[in-house]
Amino acid sequence: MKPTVYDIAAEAGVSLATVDRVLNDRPGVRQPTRERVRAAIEKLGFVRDVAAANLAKSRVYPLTFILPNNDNSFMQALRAEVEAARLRGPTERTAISVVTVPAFDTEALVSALELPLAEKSAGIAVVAVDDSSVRRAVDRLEEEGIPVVTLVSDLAESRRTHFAGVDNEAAGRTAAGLMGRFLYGQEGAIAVVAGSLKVRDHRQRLDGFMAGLAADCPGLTVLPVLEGLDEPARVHGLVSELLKDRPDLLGLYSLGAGNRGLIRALAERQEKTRLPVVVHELTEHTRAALKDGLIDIVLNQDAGHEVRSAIRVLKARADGQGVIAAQERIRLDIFLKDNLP
Amino acid sequence: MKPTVYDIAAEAGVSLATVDRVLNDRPGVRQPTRERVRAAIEKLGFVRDVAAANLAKSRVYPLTFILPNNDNSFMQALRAEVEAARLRGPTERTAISVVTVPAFDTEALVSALELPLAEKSAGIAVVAVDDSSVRRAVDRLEEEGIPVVTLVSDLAESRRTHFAGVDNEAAGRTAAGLMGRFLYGQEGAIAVVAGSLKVRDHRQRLDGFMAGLAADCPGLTVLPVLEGLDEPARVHGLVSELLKDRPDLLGLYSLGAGNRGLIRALAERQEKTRLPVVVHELTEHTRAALKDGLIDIVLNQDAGHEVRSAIRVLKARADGQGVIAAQERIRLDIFLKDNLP
DNA sequence: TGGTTTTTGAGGTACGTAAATCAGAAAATG
DNA sequence: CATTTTCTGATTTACGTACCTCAAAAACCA
Repeated sequence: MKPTVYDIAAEAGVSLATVDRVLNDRPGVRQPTRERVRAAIEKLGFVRDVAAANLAKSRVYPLTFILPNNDNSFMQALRAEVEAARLRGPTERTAISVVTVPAFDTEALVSALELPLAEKSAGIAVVAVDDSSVRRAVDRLEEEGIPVVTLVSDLAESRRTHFAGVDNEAAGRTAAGLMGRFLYGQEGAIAVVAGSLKVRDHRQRLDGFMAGLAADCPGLTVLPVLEGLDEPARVHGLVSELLKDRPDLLGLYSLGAGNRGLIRALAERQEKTRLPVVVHELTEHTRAALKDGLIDIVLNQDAGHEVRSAIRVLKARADGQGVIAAQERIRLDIFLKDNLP
Repeated sequence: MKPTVYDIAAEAGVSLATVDRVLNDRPGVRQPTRERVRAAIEKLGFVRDVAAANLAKSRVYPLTFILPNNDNSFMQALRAEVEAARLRGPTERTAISVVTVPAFDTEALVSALELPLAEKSAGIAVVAVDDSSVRRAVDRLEEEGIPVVTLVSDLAESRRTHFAGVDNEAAGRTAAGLMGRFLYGQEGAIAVVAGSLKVRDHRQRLDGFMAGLAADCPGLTVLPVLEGLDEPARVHGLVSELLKDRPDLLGLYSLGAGNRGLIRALAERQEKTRLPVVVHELTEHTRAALKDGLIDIVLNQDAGHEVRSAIRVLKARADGQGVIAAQERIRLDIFLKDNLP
């Protein structure tokens, strides 16, 4: 039988009230008594029944998600997943509020983090913009005891509790590893399309890609990075031109969004020579292009996993509980047309 | 505020006892009254608080895991994960029993499924051997209302509730897709090493691999499959001989266990020509070989995820609850040296 | 109609913990 | 020593549901 608070009280020779005071860090217990209770807890291996405790407290976890208003498929999916989690709230004792802020707007993000709503939360999940003012705002929240989880995009050197997202540098290296193996022994140029190198995840992916290529593929060089601003039309223009100008191109790595434009450009391509293409984020469009053989690999992060993981971590942290680390690692999904879900 | 049983009683104009009888399918309520209560539940959007219900019932989920006594790294890891889950039992209201049976022993497996222990379980997870007698035993349990989840290896055409494992045919196709891209345009032979083609997962991986290769890689042929019985020494012998006899070999796909032997054979290899290698299951050895560049790709299934998913599904089924489908999909992990966890 | 059976209501206890109150004991203070 | 302050114990209520008993009401049958 699992020990209960009654067993602890009996073992320590104190009353239920005292056990409760110790368990919930309430004042009014002398140090020696505290120790006795702690010893009893230790000895009996007592673990508080979180479900019962939450029931007694009528606990709900008010969580705040701060999300950018980006218009690309991935962010849309992310917002949809947060909304789905919000609807599950009653069952999971969460009360999720969503704050949407303009994309890449540091000031707006900081304001959102300073909102009274945020400060009343049991935890905050935020798609971070890597900036010192944001870092300060996050650190302040953590200092006040409000756990912050960065979602999708991390905040370097900050006190945030956890990062629920993929390792973007590893993603870039992986893209390079695949590309290098696809083009084994060949010499020539590869093109990279990014959204904007001002965004941390894109920068990291690029760094990883360059490092991986430099380390393992001496024959391959990278053309100047094209910045498509994650806009399909712009990406289409850039890639069309590229394909026209460089018929000798060996491969293509798109590490940002707006791949709809890239796919269109590929479909319009005249040369029927081989052109390995690696892109990020599985969407309706990239999935279709994968099936059609226009692209070879999609690297993906599962928005649903990220959201659910963020919630689990925040709830656990709010209770001072631990998490199963392996379960909270967000994996880089690698999709070929053969293993699509 | 979330509606409670009291709200339902008030709304339906009946007593708490009647609501309880309806909710828990107890007899003694006339049809019209039942309907009224159901309508009230519907109208107020009542959802039973599972935590409170479990508390009241002092519910524990007695679960049984039936695992083979295979000695390879993957099965060891699987057993370790089940053990870890067993230790988490008190916190998660589960009481996990583990039954170990001789590997590939159909009769032993059927006996285990007929054990009184199994029949008293709230759910059973089993590494299935694909056999009609096993199927019958599983179907019988499902008919008696005991949910069965197949783990790692599925049972075709059976009534099992769920399969917690990867799609092995897709895994084989993926291996072919990668291999084909690595060897683009080349013509020659690829070798396949399996454990035993009597095992369903291995058979499926092979089928997927052959199909993928046939569809996309006209120039590549497959040598007769080597069966290493998942034993490192035997695999070492087979692969050493292969490498000696076929210096023109283009690639190697190992879809079973015992890769320690394969890695040793690769390390001893004399020719320094390129030889792309794809293997299954991330272990201490395959991880090291990946880092050293002896192998290129490791396809993996996460044993921890499989076990935790099986438990979630069984608990949910025991309560007649739904699951988040996307969360329970076991993904095929693709590891290069660049994205190792 | 009377009697039987079925349905319903009322109320209580339990699960394991939180949180509050109040009284009494022990310790610290002057 | 008296007094204040700080601890501790005892007890109660609550959270939302399950499950039990007993009595009352309603429906059914002959």
